[in-house]
Amino acid sequence: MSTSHLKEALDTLKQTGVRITPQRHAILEYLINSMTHPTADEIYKALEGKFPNMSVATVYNNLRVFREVGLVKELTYGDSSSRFDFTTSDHYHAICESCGKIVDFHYPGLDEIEQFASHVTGYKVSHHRLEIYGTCSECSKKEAH
Amino acid sequence: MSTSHLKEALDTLKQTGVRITPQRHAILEYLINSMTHPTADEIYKALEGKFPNMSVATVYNNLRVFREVGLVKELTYGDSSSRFDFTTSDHYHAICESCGKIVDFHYPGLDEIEQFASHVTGYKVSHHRLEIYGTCSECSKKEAH
DNA sequence: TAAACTAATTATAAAGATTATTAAATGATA
DNA sequence: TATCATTTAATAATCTTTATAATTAGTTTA
Repeated sequence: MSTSHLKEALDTLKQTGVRITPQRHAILEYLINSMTHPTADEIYKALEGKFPNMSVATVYNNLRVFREVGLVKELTYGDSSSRFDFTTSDHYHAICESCGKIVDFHYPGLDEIEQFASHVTGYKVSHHRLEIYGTCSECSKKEAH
Repeated sequence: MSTSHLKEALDTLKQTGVRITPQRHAILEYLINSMTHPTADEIYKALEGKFPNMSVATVYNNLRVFREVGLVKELTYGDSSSRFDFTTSDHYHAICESCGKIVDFHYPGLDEIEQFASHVTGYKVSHHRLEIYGTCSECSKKEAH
């Protein structure tokens, strides 16, 4: 499952003429396997063991490259640093306001709102962004105590 | 219209026991009158004339205070700095990817998605966030040339 | 395979936004 | 007015991200 994602991603890079370096391979692999939507720093720290002298700039550079190619989405929430999400299919995020956990979920047919907004604002709409905020079940349980 | 907003806001502050200083008054007033969802720095620059020796920290501090009281919402988009929005009624934002202009629009009945998400993820949902991205009519015209 | 060229990485510095700190000033209250 | 808590201003510090320049690695071509 995730290995095929990785394979596809590497193919995409090849086709776009982006070199597949060990660092890029590792960052992609980490992004695909981690379900946590990590920050650049988290990726950096996670790969420190494998690449003792990789620089943070490399992480940022490659995340930018991935984003430009469309492999990765950059998510900005209220907190200080961006989070990065390997783009599989279109989905939305539910964010726990207590522990920060992010869960993906699908919800079809929100295109009509794009049409509506386009009509009301006069904007030529390219895409939209939607997030749900709340408390995850674990944190709800903890609060109950 | 906007004066009543200001009055209400000042009342809220009074009730919460937050002092109404000239700086706070000015920041609130600016936020209410400006339709531009300014950054902290823009607010700072706009009020430099009135308060020649106000510090940026004051702007940040008070925006935090306003946010905690619920008068102001902090918006984080892809760009580096947060934008601040006086919370009137619930509305969504349409953002121009070319010039950055933000337009408000209303869209009723998106509560069902909260219920759906709650059901799928197990989250206790508190609120959601939705944005539309695209090109505003001015920029569309410019591009046409 | 070696030489030449291009791209990527590293290390470091720099920029920009936000927060923390502390002393001085202000406003509320008795 | 005196007192006390809050707020401001000035500044430093922190944190995230980007820019720069030198080195390294990868690719291509002869």
